[in-house]
Amino acid sequence: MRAEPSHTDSMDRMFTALADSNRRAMIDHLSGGPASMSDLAHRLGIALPSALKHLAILEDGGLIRSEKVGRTRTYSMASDAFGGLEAWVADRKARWNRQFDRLEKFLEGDA
Amino acid sequence: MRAEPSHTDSMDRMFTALADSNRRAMIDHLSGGPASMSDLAHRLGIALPSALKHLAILEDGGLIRSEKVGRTRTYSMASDAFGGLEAWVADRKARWNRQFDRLEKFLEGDA
DNA sequence: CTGATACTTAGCCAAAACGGAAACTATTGA
DNA sequence: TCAATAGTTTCCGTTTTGGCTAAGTATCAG
Repeated sequence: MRAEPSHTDSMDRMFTALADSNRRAMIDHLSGGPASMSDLAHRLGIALPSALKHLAILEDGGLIRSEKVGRTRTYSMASDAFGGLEAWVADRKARWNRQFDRLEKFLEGDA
Repeated sequence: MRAEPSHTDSMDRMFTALADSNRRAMIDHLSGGPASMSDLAHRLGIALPSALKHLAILEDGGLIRSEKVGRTRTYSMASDAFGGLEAWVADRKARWNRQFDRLEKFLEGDA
């Protein structure tokens, strides 16, 4: 089984994307609605190239998506941005809880 | 409001801890039950000092805990290992969904 | 056509991350 | 007490980040 293995490339890209506070701040902004690249860069007080790099990492991690119309690129949350994350957590919680189920069964079974 | 700000130190430590595949593999092992340090190091095929560093980062991120009895240190999942993570996700999903609520209200309200 | 605007690319730098070897400190077991 | 075991600390080398400036490229507004 193991629906969401920890070593998968996509998992790695997702967690790596979330591991920087500027990138999480970008997600905070985008979860309130779409925004352009320069808008996001300005809010964080970082230069455009830095912002671009962060946004590329977030997009690579499947958390956001972007579309370029004319000369401005607009970013927004990906449709299932947190699906992989939630599945990963659910998986580990389930395995951890099974621990206690087994212990419980052992304690009431014999002793 | 904003229950789980993205910039918090504790959030940063948690996400940073999860951003490495070896550390996530350690969580995979520990979610199946407690283990000693050398055990975890051996399973991952890394040296003890490296394992120690990873485990310290996971512990600092609040994901695992450890207890030393005699000369062996045993690691296990923290009681509320994923609480902060789930709260963070819930927060952002809520904000994102409010987007669509507003849009919906706008569309049916006037036009 | 020309200038301003909005992003992109290339290249550079300092700091942090990951990994290991070697040496040191506790415990345990003969 | 001596030797093996299980962690821990130090220190070092390589790679990866995160940030920037400078120099493109592609629209848009006159």
